[in-house]
Amino acid sequence: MSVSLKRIYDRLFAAYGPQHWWPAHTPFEVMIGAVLVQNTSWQNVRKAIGNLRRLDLLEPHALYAVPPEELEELIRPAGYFRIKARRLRNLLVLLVEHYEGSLEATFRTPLAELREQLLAVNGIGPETADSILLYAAGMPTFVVDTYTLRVLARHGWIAFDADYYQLQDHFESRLPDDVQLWNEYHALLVRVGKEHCRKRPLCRGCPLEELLPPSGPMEPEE
DNA sequence: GACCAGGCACATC
DNA sequence: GATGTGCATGGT
Repeated sequence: MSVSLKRIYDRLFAAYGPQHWWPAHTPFEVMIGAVLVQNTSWQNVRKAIGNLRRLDLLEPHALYAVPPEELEELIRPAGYFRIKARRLRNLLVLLVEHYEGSLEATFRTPLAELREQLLAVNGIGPETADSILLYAAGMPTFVVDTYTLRVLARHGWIAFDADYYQLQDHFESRLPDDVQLWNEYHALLVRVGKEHCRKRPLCRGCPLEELLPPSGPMEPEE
């Protein structure tokens, strides 16, 4: 419990180095990817984004003009393709009808206000909104995901039933307000989560193994 | 064939 | 307010 977040970060960074997040060419691509990756592996999302890129659709007005069924087919490899087509559409309505398709204008909006607008879009929840704010807009907000909870809870650093905002505050209140640090920290947590902290913990060789409680990884309930 | 993946909205109690 | 369920493809 007394392990500092900075020490955890340093171990992860020493083990893995920079993660170069978000894996995308442009801020718009980050936004699209943030929706497509919901409960889905990035590998599948890449195929879908590849389809959009091939047709030069990675731009707000162009994607806005694509008919619903066509969009569904293009993003099919990302899974949940019908619902995600609608979610993308909802996001595009905000961008095109409120900001005239200008991300520059969109990102001039103050953080708290833009966050509200994103959360008001049906299909965008806290993680998707924060991913867009941090990785597309470069705004200081800490992104929380399932790996964040798993990694911290398994080590006994936070309760398994902590909600999104408790986790977010846990980081934001204990770390310097540094966009680059928060960018890298979240990416590193995903990395260590993928390699060692899936539904079944694989703690052997994990950079955080020495920080585990003596009894081993914690489990939910009890 | 089961299990999992960088969530979210909605129904029901 | 808490808990359960649908959404779907593709890799291991």
